[in-house]
Amino acid sequence: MGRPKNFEPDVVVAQAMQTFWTKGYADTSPADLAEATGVAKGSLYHCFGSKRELFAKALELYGRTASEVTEEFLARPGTAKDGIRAYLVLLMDMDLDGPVQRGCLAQNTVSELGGRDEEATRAVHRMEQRMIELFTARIERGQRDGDVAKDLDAKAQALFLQTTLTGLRVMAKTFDRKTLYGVIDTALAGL
Amino acid sequence: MGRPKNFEPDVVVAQAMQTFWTKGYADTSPADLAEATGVAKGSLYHCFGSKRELFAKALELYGRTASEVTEEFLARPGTAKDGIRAYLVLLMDMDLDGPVQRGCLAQNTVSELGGRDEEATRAVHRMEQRMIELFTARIERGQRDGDVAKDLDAKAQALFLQTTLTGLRVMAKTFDRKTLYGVIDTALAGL
DNA sequence: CGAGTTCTTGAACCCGAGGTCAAAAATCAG
DNA sequence: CTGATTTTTGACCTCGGGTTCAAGAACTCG
Repeated sequence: MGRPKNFEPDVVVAQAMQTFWTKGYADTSPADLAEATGVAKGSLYHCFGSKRELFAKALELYGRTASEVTEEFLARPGTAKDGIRAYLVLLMDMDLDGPVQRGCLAQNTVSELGGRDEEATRAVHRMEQRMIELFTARIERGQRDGDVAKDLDAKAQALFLQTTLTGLRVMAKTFDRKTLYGVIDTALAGL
Repeated sequence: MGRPKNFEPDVVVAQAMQTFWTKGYADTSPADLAEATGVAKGSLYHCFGSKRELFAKALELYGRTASEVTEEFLARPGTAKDGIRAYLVLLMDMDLDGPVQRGCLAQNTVSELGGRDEEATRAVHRMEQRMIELFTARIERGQRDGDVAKDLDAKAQALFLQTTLTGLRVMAKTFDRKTLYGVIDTALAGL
C-alpha cells in the first residue's frame, strides 16, 4: 500500500555514483544529484536520508562492480602475466578514453576523505583487499598452470600489483597512453 | 612607503599549504585559512586575490620543497637501490607518522581537481616529471658507479618508480607499515 | 604636520549547499 | 468512497562559503 516509488533506487545510486566519480564528493551538490538522476531533491532525501548516505551506497556499488569486472576478466584463459597485463591495459584505456579524467572512485575518495571519514576509508580498504585477493588467486592459478614461477610469493606480488595499479590510475590523469603502457611492461617484468 | 605588511607572505603560503594538504582544496574555507595563518580574511584576499590563487602558490611551494628534499636525499652516498629504498621508506614513515593520513598534496590535488582544473593538473604533471628526472639521474649514476646493470632502461625504470611511489602514498592511507615496506622490497627487486 | 600610499580588519554581501516540510498525489483495504 | 499509508515535489530555511568594502592604522615624503 501507499504510493509506489516512481524510480528505481538502484539506478539512482548508479547515476549518483557517476556524478560523484566525475566531480568528487564535496563538489557534488544535492542539486547536481537531482539533475543527474531526474529525481527531485526532496525525494532523494526521503529515500536516502542524506548526501553522505547516498554516497556510501554509491561507493558500495562501485566496489561491487569493480570486483565483478575484475573477477570476470581475470578468469579468462591464458597466462597470468598476459591476463593481468590485459586487465591493466583495459583500465588505462577506460580511464583515458572517458571524456573527463576521473580515475578510480575509490582512490579519489580516499584522497579526498581519507583520514577524516572512517567509514569511507574502511570501505576503500575493503575494496583494495578484495583486489589483492583476486590478484593473488590469479597468480596462484598461474603457478598451478605452470606459467608463473612456483617460488614466487603470490601475496607479495599481488600487493605490489595493487600498488602499481593504484599508481597507474593516478598517473593516467596526467600522462599519455604510451607512457602508461610502458610502465605496465616494466611492472610486469618480474612475473 | 605605505603601511608595512605585518606577516611574511611566504610563511602564510606555507601555512596555507599545510591546511590544504590536510583538508583538501574544497574543504578548506577562507575562515580555515585565516585561522591557520593568523591573518584576517580580508588581508589574505588583499594579498593573494582569491582562494584559488593562494592554493596555486601553496602547490608551487609544495613542488619546490618536494623536489629539493628528493634531490638532497638521493645525492647521498651508497648504491642506487639502497638510496631509493631509503627514500621510499622515509616517505612512508612521514605519511604514517603524521597525526592524520594526508598523503601527497600533489596527488590529492590531481585526484580532487584533475580533469577539471587545467592549471592545477599541469602543475602536478610538472612535479611528476621532475621526480622522474631525479630518479633517472640517480639510476644513471648507479650505472656509472657500477651498482646498477648498464643495460637497464633508466628512464623506464624511473617512470615505474614514480608510479610505485604514487601508489604507495595512496596505499599509505589504508595499509600498515609492514605491508608498505614489503611492497617497496618487491618493487625494487628489479633494480 | 599633512598628504599620499599601502596594509588590516571586521562587518556586510550574495549565493548556493544541505536539508526540512506541508501539501498534494497515488496506492490499497474495507 | 473513505481512510490509512507512502511517495513526490517545489518552496522554504538556515548556515557558511567566497568575496568585497569602508573605515582606520602605519608608514614615507615633503
